[in-house]
Amino acid sequence: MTEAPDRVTPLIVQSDGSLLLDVHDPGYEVARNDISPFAELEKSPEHMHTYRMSPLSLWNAASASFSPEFVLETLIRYSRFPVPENVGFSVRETMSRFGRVILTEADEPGHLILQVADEAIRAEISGTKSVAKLIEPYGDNGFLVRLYDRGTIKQELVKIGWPVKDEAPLLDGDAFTVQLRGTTRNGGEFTVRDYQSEAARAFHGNGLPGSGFGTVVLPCGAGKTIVGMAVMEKAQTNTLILTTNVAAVHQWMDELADKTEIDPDDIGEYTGDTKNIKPITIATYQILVWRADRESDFPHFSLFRKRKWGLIIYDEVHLLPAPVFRVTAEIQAIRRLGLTATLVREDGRADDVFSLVGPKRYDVPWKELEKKGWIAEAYCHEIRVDLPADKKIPYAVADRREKFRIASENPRKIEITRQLVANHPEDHILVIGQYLDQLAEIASDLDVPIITGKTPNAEREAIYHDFRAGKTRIIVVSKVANFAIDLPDASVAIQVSGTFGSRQEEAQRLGRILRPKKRNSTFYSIVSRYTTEEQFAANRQKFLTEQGYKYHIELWNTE
DNA sequence: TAGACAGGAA
DNA sequence: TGAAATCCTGTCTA
Repeated sequence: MTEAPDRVTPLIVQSDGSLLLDVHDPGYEVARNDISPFAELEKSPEHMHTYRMSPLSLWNAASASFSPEFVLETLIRYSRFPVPENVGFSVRETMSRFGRVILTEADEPGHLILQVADEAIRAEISGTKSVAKLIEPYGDNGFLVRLYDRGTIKQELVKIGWPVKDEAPLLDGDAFTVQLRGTTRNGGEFTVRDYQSEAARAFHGNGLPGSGFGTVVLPCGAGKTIVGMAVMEKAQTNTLILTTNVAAVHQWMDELADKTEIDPDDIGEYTGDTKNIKPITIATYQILVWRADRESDFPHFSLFRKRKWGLIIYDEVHLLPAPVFRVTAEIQAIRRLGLTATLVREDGRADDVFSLVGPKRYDVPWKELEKKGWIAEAYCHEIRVDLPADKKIPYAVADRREKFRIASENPRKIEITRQLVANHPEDHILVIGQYLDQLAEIASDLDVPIITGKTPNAEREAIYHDFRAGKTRIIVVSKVANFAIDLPDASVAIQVSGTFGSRQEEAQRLGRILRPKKRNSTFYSIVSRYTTEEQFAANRQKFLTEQGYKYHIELWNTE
């Protein structure tokens, strides 16, 4: 068999639907970009990454109008070996399931029609208890569904492998004028980038049935807020924006005041501090899910009905709390936009995001963002270091949680931090860690300021100010780094201890630090060799790869 | 009436 | 698997 000499074959397609991608192959990056619309990353150790084509990832692709032929051609193009026959079959079979069950408008008031042309599928649906109780036979090829059950039926049907294409009409909220400015309020330049307006267009889909709800996936630092504003400009309606914390609420408010013509008086904050409901209202998830005790209901859910919202924006939709899904199921007639850097949820409720917020409408290949300089190019190094001799016995006899702590607080990490800092004499550096004792020790070793959750705001501000002004070049920060939106830019981050925690946590942390900027960023993570700490390193590697970062593992000897 | 602080939640 | 952070409400103080 002869092949064109420039053909790259970084991919191995296996019959179980997993895809192995060879990181060292010259075709790695293009292949990664091309498979990402329909496959999600599962594991990313140093040489060979595993992606998986799941039903959900294929349905997301199908709903974004990718055909099974496109998927298979992409696999064949990069595949080192012939693509197993059954993979072709199952990709076609899975993707063809999307669009076989359609929700449309009904003449009956208060109802919708579930159209199912295929008799076998109809039988399967009416034979499933959880679904059957929500529907009544209607006409020759459909069922009647109560408007109220619009969300629930979609959730239940996706569980049995029939993702619903929702073409029922959406309600218009009360009109409200939203207009983007060409400049920022203080005269700076501001334009919506190509991919941001494309994302907004993909979301609205020219107003055709089946559009006007869904999720936009963009990497950290790519300007998701602007996408939200571009969507608002097209929707021209009362908008409710939900975010993860108060700082994000304020950031949205500032951005809206800065980059749109909206009167700041029409922008309301709905948090523990302030409860204003305005045409544009921004709230936290936490206030929504607050309740006096486990038995009572959620008093702030009424926010959803306080106005005739025409658009709801779910910021960081991968963190949307479970109870909010419940309300979202009840308000399926409202336009809604999910914004996120990753659709993967640690609690496995990704299918609820698909059913209730909507499928993925848009994502951008990192390569393009990187090429155009919209996101920083970052180099990640994982440094593995042995435990010192006197810690090896205590480590061996410790129980699991003590083991993790001993590994995390490996004193050799201090020496390494000192060396890394010395290697970057020009950079602004953040040292990030998990344990306050360890951080305090490092801060005093380097003789630099430290910020923890207990640091009062005024003091934080002062430290930030010195850092921005260049008076301080290094700051040690605790987990506040995950939440502090106002954390200044740095070009080097050194992580001395991490959590068992989720990729999302990592996302917050890294995303805040590796913001787009002129020079490249470097991220170091120091891990104790041969310890349980290496396990969480695997999780982080997956995240880094998901975010399009390259990383490199090295062993350091400090003796 | 604003703030500081304690306590529960997830 | 655990530690540390946030957010929200309610209460107390000046």
